[in-house]
Amino acid sequence: MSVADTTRPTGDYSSLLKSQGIYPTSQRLEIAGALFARHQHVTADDLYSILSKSGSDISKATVYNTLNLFADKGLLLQVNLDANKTYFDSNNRFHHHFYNLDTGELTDITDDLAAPIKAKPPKGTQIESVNVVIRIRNEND
Amino acid sequence: MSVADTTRPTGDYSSLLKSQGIYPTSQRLEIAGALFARHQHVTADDLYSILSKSGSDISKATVYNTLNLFADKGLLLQVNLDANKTYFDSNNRFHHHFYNLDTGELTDITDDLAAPIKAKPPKGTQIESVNVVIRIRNEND
DNA sequence: TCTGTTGTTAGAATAAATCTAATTTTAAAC
DNA sequence: GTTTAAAATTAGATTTATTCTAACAACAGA
Repeated sequence: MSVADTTRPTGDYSSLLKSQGIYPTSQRLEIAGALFARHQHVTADDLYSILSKSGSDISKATVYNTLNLFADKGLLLQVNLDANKTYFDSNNRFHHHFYNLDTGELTDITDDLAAPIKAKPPKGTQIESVNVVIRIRNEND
Repeated sequence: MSVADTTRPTGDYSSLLKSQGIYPTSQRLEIAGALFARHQHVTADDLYSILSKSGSDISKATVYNTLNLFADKGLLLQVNLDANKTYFDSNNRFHHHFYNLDTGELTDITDDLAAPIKAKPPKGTQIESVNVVIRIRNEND
């Protein structure tokens, strides 16, 4: 992965976006500011709410467009847990997830599982991403 | 995993369902017949089409209910790739998947990746399932 | 300042999945 | 065989995340 780490207390998102060939419009910078301030897992709707509450009037369509754009460019990781919801992870470093079925909580796996996962892809294809989700439950039933 | 292998050329689905505490109604037997005849990946809608074309008049609601029931009981594996679609895998033996982003094709990974994946779950939780999806692309861009 | 491209937007459209409430089927009791 | 209560099935409505559409705005380069 040749994409720079996204999380940056500096708030210099303009150069981050440009480094991935993304034109830094005001909406994109505002969204980057909300996303990359810290490691977090958000849905498009979560992010739209966060922005709205802080006085922004960015449209929901732009939130979707931007999240998909950032994910395409490697600034975000996309996590599919259920049908009907896509989570975006502002930590773009290769890692995996625990998903608590009881609480809905999504947490990063810090252990390095990457090395052992080396299945050979079918002929004529190359690996784009590897995604591990470990579903967990609270121990009391 | 204490659930029996689902794939069975015999077609004795009644005992298979009963072994998991599932009452074998005619609809459930018909659905089991369509599902477990071979290893396959289907969406609820796929399965509804297959059944309809072969003369069945099982409702879509029952297809959804039954797929979720079978998955809950361990007869099916659930695979989440995109938002907006849930795939069900009639091969219920622990395994993982290649997902071809170019063709949409979903194929089983026969290599054993399971052993190396042993992240410790957070305190008070236990692992319910481990899911690896390797997204691939065709080599020509 | 023009011009073509790219980005943004509100609201409509899409589509998967669930919900609702009525009907049917079933198992157990009589 | 009837009756009864619980479980399953059903059509259609509803929900909800996401994408689409088509109009408008912002921008870079000439």
